[in-house]
Amino acid sequence: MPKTIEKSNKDAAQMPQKSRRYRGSSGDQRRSERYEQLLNAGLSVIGNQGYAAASVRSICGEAGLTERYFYESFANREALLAEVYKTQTRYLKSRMLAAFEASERNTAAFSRAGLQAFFDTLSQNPDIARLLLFEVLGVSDTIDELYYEAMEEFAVLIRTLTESLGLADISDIPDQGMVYAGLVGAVLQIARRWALTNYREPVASVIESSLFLFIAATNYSTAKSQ
Amino acid sequence: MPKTIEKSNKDAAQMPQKSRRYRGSSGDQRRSERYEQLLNAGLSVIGNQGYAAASVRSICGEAGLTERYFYESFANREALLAEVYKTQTRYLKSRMLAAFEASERNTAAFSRAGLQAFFDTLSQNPDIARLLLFEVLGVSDTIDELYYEAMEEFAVLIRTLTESLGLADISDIPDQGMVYAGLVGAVLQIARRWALTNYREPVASVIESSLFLFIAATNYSTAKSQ
DNA sequence: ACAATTTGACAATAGTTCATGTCACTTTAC
DNA sequence: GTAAAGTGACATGAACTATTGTCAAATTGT
Repeated sequence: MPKTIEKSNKDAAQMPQKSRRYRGSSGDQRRSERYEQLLNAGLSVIGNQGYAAASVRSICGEAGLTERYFYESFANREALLAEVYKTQTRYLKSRMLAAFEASERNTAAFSRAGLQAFFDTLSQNPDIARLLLFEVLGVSDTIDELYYEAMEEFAVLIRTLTESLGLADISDIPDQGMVYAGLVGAVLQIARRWALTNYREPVASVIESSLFLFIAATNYSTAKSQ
Repeated sequence: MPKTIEKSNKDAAQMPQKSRRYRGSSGDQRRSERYEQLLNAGLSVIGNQGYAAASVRSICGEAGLTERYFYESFANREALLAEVYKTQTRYLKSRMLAAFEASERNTAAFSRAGLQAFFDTLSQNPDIARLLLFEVLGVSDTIDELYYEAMEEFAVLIRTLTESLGLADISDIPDQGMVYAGLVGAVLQIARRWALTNYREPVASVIESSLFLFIAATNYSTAKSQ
């Protein structure tokens, strides 16, 4: 009997075929490398030409991969957008957390450090800025939900840090989550304005303007409650 | 000589052909009616299914018009979006201005009236909300610029009203336009959060949260400068 | 060396959209 | 009543896109 039939004796058709090493790396390694390449290419295309222009073909072209490999990693464009978005919000958050940890433990320095990390990340990576600030909105319900969750996470982050620093709780306001969401929105809008004017203003200026709103909101509530 | 040749004697081919009355209205009337229908249909489709789904065909279907008439009024989808956006920001602004004029002349009532008009308009017209808050971002450079200009107009509106009410100028902040842009962004973000949770929270709650940030920012600066 | 796996370039199909064109039918002017 | 203007349903063609498929070349295990 030929070998091929011996294989079929093992129900090879449905077996998870063990992958072969290729160009030095295993099948899993190669697959995850392609995944990374697609993620990077996705960020690049979306961040430079917009999500509308991010076709499967253009992304694969940017990644240097064949279109077939796209569907190995993602069900469709939207799934890629979702992953790219999650990756970049995670990255942004990690940079901000690192800045917090490296900062002096006083209120102004602390807030400033976080804002500095935020605005630095955006101005150093305009593609990330375009993705996070513009391209993600209005794509689909799924992506809207992702956006909503990310905003909430940032709002909660701000809130817990603020409160852990002994700043005021603003318990006289009916929905405190709304207020923190508003502060996040203020910073985002300042970032959008900054991006739309090609980052002309110095970073210190956008930081101070954002900081002003933060301090004003927290100080006002303490002043009132005292 | 037949009449047709007499007409060509007048260079009829390039002349602006005088339109005939049809179904009771003149050519100009009919054309501007179709323009209105397309604007309304555009808002409806974009506001209910998103700009991505707003094809020329679907808009004309919604308007009850043939696709040819689309190009009579607009060069392309994007031109329609631009006009719809301008129309709705104009409408929103007019409602807010009317609310300001009808309000009592004290600070809290004044601000509250404007915010009330803003949030009422959005919750009463979810299609407008979706257009203004989500669909307009990241479409193209032209539309981005429109968005940027609209935000600036609202920021300037807030600023002039605030200052005319004798509230603080915040001249110690390097870029005051940024701060007002941030306040607009805060309100917008609160509106987005509200829309994304299907307007569950009472309108009074979102108004109070927004108002808090306004008052905090203006009061803090006065407190500091005094 | 040789068969199986992996890869990349590209074809193929089916679907969509824009923008323009065709044509029969209605309404109007005279 | 007749010719022209206006209208609406639909056709057309070019361009794109997503997704699957083909096939030869490169690479590997044995």
